[in-house]
Amino acid sequence: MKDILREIGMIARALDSISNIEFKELNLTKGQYLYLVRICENPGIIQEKVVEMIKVDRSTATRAIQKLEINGFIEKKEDSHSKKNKKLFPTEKGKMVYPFIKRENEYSDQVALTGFSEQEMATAYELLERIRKNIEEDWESVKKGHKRDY
Amino acid sequence: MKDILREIGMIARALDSISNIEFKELNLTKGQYLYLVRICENPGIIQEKVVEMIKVDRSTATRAIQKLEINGFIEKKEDSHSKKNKKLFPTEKGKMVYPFIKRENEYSDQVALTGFSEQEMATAYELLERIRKNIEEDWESVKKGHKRDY
DNA sequence: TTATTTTTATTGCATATGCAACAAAAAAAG
DNA sequence: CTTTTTTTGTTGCATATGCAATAAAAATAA
Repeated sequence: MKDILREIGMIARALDSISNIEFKELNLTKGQYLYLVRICENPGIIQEKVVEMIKVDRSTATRAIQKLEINGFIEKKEDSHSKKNKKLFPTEKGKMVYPFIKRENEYSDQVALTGFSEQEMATAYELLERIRKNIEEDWESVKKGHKRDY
Repeated sequence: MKDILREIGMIARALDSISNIEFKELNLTKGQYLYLVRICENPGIIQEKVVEMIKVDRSTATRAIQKLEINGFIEKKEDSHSKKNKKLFPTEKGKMVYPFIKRENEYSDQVALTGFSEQEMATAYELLERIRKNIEEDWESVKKGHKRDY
C-alpha cells in the first residue's frame, strides 16, 4: 500500500506555507484566507458549514472568523429564520482581496500540475475528490468521539 | 483549472486531525507523529532533513523534536564528523510506538482509497508524487524569501 | 590563509490551534 | 406539550506554529 497520505501531507503543508507568506501583504494572518474564500464564494453561509468545508475545529473557526470580522474582511448578519445561525458575508474590503487570493491559488495549482496533460489533470482532480469523500465520513465520526478499529 | 489544492488541503487537514486524536493515547501531542515516523525510518537523520521531508518551519521542528526527546521517544547524538549536526535516533520507547503509528496511517490510506482499483491506486500515488516534486521547489524558494510572480 | 556564504539549530515573541466544557436555539422524540 | 437530542456557537486553557533575529560550524570563495 503506497503512502498516499504522506504525499498529500507534504503537498498541503508546502502550499499552505506559501499561501500564508504571500497573503501577509493583504494583512491576512495564518489560515485566514481559507475562511475568506469560502465566505466570498458562498455569501450567507454559516460558520458550521465553513467548518465542514475546511475540516478544522469549530473553535478555531470561531476565532479565525472573529478576527476576519474585526479586521473588516467579513460581517455577520442575523438569519431571519433563526436566532442561532449567523450568516457570513464578505465586506467590500473582503471582496477586494478575493481576486488576489484566487489568483495565487490558481498559480499554485498551475505549479503543482506542471507537466500534466489535460487528461492527467482531470484524473488527478477526480481521484482527489474521491479520496476526500472517502475520508470525510471518518473525520466527522472521529471528531464526534467515535473510535476507529484497525 | 480545477482547484486541486483545495481538495488536497481538505484531505490533509481531515487526516491530520484524525491522527492527532488517535495518537493521544500514545502521549503524542499534535504533529509529533510526523517527526517520529521520519526518525524511525531514517535513524541518524538530522533535523534539517526532517524539515525538508515534512515541509514545516525549522523552529517548529526544533521544538517538536525537543519535546519528543524530553518525553523519551527519540535521542540526539553527536555526529563524529561534525559539531553542528545532531543525529536523531528513536529510543526503545520510540521504536515501540512506531508500529502503532504505521498501522494507523495504513488504515487511513486504506479508507482514503476505498473503491480504488489497483491501477487507480498506482495512478493516484504517481500523480501525487509528481505534484509534490513540482511544488517543493517553490516552497523552498518562498521560505528563503524569494517572491513568486503571478 | 582569511573573508564570505551557506547550513544547521536555537530562542523571543506573537499568534493559531484544538480539546473540553459550556450554553442557547432548534429539531426530534415521547 | 414536554423531554431529549442535535445543531450551532463560544470561552478557558494548554500547546503548536512560524517569522525574525541570532549564533556557531562548515563550506566556498578570494
